[in-house]
Amino acid sequence: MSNIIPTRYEPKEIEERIYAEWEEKKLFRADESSQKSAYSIVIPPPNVTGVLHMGHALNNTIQDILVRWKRMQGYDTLWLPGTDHAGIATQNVVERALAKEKRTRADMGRDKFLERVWQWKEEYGGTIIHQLKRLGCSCDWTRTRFTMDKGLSEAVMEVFKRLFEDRLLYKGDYIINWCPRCGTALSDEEAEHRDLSGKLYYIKYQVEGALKLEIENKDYIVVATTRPETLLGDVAVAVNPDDERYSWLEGKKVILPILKRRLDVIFDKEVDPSFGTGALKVTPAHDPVDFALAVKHDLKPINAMNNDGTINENGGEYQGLDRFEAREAIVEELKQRHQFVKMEDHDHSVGHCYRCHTVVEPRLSKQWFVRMKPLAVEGIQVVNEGKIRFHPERWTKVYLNWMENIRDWCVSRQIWWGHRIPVWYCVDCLGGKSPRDVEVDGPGVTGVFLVTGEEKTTKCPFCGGGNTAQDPDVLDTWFSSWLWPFSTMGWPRETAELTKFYPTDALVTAQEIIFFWVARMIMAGLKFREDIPFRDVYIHGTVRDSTGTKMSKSLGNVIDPLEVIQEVGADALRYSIISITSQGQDVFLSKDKFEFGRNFANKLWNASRYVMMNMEDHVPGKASAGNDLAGKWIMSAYNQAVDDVQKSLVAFRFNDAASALYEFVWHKYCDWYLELSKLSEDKVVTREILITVLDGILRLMHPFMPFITEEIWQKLPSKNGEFLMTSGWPVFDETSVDLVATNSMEALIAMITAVRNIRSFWNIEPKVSVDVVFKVENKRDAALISENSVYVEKLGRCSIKEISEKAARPGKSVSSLVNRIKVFVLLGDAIDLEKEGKRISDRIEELQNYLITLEKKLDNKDFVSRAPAEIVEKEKSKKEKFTREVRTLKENLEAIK
RNA sequence: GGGCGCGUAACUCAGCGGUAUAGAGUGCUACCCUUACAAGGUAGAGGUCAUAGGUUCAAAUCCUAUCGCGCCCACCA
Repeated sequence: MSNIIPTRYEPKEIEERIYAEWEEKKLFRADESSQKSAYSIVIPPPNVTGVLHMGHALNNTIQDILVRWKRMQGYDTLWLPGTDHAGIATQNVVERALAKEKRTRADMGRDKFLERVWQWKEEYGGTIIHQLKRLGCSCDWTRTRFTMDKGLSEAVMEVFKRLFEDRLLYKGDYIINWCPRCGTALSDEEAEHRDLSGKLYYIKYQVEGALKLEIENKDYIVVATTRPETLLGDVAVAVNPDDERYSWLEGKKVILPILKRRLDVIFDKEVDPSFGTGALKVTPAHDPVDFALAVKHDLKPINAMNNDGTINENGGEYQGLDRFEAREAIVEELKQRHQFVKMEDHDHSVGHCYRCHTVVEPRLSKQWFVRMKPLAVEGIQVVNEGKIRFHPERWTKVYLNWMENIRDWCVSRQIWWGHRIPVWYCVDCLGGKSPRDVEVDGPGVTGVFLVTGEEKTTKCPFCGGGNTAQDPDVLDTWFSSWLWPFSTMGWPRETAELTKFYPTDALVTAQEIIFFWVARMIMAGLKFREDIPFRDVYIHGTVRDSTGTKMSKSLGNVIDPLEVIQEVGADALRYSIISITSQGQDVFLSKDKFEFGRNFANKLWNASRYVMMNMEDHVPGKASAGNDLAGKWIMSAYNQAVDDVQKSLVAFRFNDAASALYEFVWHKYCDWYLELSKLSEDKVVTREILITVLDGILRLMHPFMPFITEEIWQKLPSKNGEFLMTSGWPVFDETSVDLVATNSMEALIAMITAVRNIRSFWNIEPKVSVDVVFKVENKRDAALISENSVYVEKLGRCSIKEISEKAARPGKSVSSLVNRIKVFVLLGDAIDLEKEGKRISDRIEELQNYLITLEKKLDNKDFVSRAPAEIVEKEKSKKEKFTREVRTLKENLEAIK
């Protein structure tokens, strides 16, 4: 008993209902104890504060396609979902909420504040999960993870401990990127460099004791800087030793303007004589190059800034001013002192906080770092050996380049929301030194110890005292994300999940995240689990708006996927976005693009409706086309589609798979087979084929459009409570590929098209039937036409008057050549001889021009001897074909004269 | 300063392991509410594949250069 499919396709109702059914039947659940082969993917955990944007929609559609495809193939699939705690972003969100209540985290205290963040997480942190469900994602929600979960936190602690013990983790003074607004250090990756048009300021520094006449009548040196306010932290002036302009400064001191500090002049090859004046002010606490110089020349850095970007006590009267206000004020004072030379336009790239977009300040600070070079070695190796593959391949180079030049990773953050660094300090052992200032490199530093895992004692292991305090900082969010592929499966315990599902199979992500996440996961997997975390990395493009700008909420150019789903359905959204995304190319989106998927879903819906209407009380059996030409043809084409889709998916060519399906379903199955089926005489065979192919189409399309296919499939005859989602994936059946049937059917289609074409050209009204005559060259062609005359007559709206090898051209007719078959269409008085003459001569000219190039090609000895035989054959048969057509056209031209 | 990607029909894009008179969707034109579908059907118009060289029997496809556009990385103060 088949169910009736409603006339109208209502995606919203269907999608919500179907998803609930899947959930209820627990179809997403992966079974770690089953014997089936595993296929697993971990979700790139979205930020808990996030809402679903188009980038997520694309990313998760791709993953869902992979997972559904593999699940249908019989794999035990695990798609593990979750979110990350997004330390800075989440803290910012909650702080903003507090600000509305006129409160700050400082006056709440750490514990209360964290309580509040957890509260926020419970309330709003699930948004994106719900949205992913609405998209149709078949994740195993019972395994949803969060980077601050107990299990994952234990993994973080374990990793911290191992790195610490292996001396891959240290605390030291280095220049880091500091966000004055968030009040924390950032990693290099978290500082987004943007080109700004800034200024280059030229400033005079007096040379101590220099006589004016010494050289060029000068007693000063001019330095150039983009950040004049940093002069408050200057400790030297550096010039290149080979720069003769400055050799007179040997042994001299210069006087820092405003503060009047005495500065050394140092000579170092690092200084580029061609930049600015060739003299560099050295500010080790605020610039990485200067810091390196200071280390080399044994200079003590002077920090001139507070955490919030204001000038500190080292800045004299500028103390308390914001860095940019200080810049203005200092320039003003320099002008008054006649120490300001000039200001030039200067474009340079400036780091911005990736969370709040404030200009970051390079700043000397004591932070925790991970030594990356030792970890990168193996990460490079596995990619070079092809154990991990990037798709498209070009990203391999990007990855390797970053890995080969990797720098230490600053992992401490001066915020509260995150995994607190499990390092404790014994105030007594440190003898009054502030824990903040302690340098640590591995175990053994008196007064510094780790508290991880179960042991809860915070007594100092060195002196046994209890006057201890924990490091106030938390770890970078990525310090938990980089463990995601195994921490989510229970590591460090050897769980059944890990055994079965690790390494995972594919990682699907965006290019922006290669350094942040992909590379680090590879290193973490190899270091802690001693195995790669995944085998294939598929990098998809960035979703941009129609002007090519990256979609972002602050720009207001977002297309909200939920809105699109509301309007056209998740299936349509999925199909559209997959179709327009080719192999990692950026996607330029506009709303009208989604009509594509919507129309296709609608087409599928209606085609299915037609098929079901014809099933009546049909009991499905085994489809066999027997001698039915159309049946053999569509079965052959269907199997071709199975093959195409499979091959495309294997190659991560999702858009190719989508367009192969589109072409087959719409232009073969719907446009032709359904029309042919209406005329079929053997209803039993036809029904069988209709339903069999529809069943296959639904299976092939399920990963792309899960909802509509599931809905229709369940209404197919004999699907008693089964789910398409967990049924089988079509297998390419080579024996169904029938070239003879394909050629014959294509010839018939061409004949019908030819008749339609002529009708249209001569403005024959659709209602009027025309008479046609076929002149064939052999009995097989004659049989093909006569056996399928219904198709030709009905679809071409014509009546066949004659099929013969000797048919003569009827009077007042026009003709067309299809393969070797000549089709005459009798037009009677509709024909305009002059118009027809012109039509024919135009065509003759066109063909003759082409024939000339063809002949040239075939006359070319090199071509004939060097090109593959089949190509030459192809060209020859083309020549024959067109020569024949020209001959026919010429006869026609004669005939109408 | 390096690295990468893109310039194909009016628009948005496929095609780029060399061998179609270069494809799709949208838009456009004409006709059609033909009992699955007007979110549709039939037929059609529309392209010197950015430019210039080169390799080849053969180039949108490979190489080189140029011009546009976009992205990523980098300590030019």
